[in-house]
Amino acid sequence: MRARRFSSALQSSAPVFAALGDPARARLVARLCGGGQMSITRLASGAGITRQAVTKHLHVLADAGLVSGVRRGREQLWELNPRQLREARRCLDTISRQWDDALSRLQVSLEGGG
Amino acid sequence: MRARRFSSALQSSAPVFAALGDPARARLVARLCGGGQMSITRLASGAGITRQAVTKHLHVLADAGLVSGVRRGREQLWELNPRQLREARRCLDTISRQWDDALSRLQVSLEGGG
DNA sequence: CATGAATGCAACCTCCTGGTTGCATAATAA
DNA sequence: TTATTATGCAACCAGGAGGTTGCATTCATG
Repeated sequence: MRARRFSSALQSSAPVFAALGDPARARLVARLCGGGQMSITRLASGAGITRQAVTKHLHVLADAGLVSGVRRGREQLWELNPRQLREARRCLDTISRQWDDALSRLQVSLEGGG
Repeated sequence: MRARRFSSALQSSAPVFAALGDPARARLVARLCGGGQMSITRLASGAGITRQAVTKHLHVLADAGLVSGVRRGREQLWELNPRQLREARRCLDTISRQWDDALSRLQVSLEGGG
């Protein structure tokens, strides 16, 4: 079954999607989009949730490979890691293209055989 | 703050990401990638979960705009709806490109000013 | 009409997630 | 050293997500 291929691609990117699926985490990613590094306290300011909650979200994002943190002095700076982002994008691309191909094949088969 | 723009893009695609984040739903999407329509019972066969659980997942996917179902006789056929998929892909694309732009700007600023 | 198949709906359960508070620890500043 | 800042860690809690079972309903079929 060909679906297995796409299934495995989706499965591997599932943590990334799950990570981006939470609004609070999506907001964190958006704030990190500027290209700079930000400390936890700074990320928590104006987030509407406590610093500890932000820390948890950052760990989820890190587990998905979306962000990485570096310690500098007494603060930990977090930055975006776009590799997994691109991987997920490619995954969605593959799926929608596969859908298009299947539809056009279906079209051809209808025109030719029916 | 410029991050607002990307935040809203991410927020609007968040349901799509959340929907794809669950392995069971990702598997359903993968099975629907073939371009055809499938009934609930057929989707449930070999899924490892009950038909009712599959139904719930399909509703989540439908709420995210990823699938749509049509009634035919006594069975309901579900098919993929790639529009939201493309939207989400474009969203990830925007983010990673924004990241690249920010990094290159940072590079230029470092070369020019320091 | 009687039967079986495909689905919908509701109640229920368990577990994980997102969030909090409280306290401990490491690093800068005075 | 002492005070302050930034963070880590653990316990705890409410709510929702994912799953199940049971039953009702609708459609096809004889």
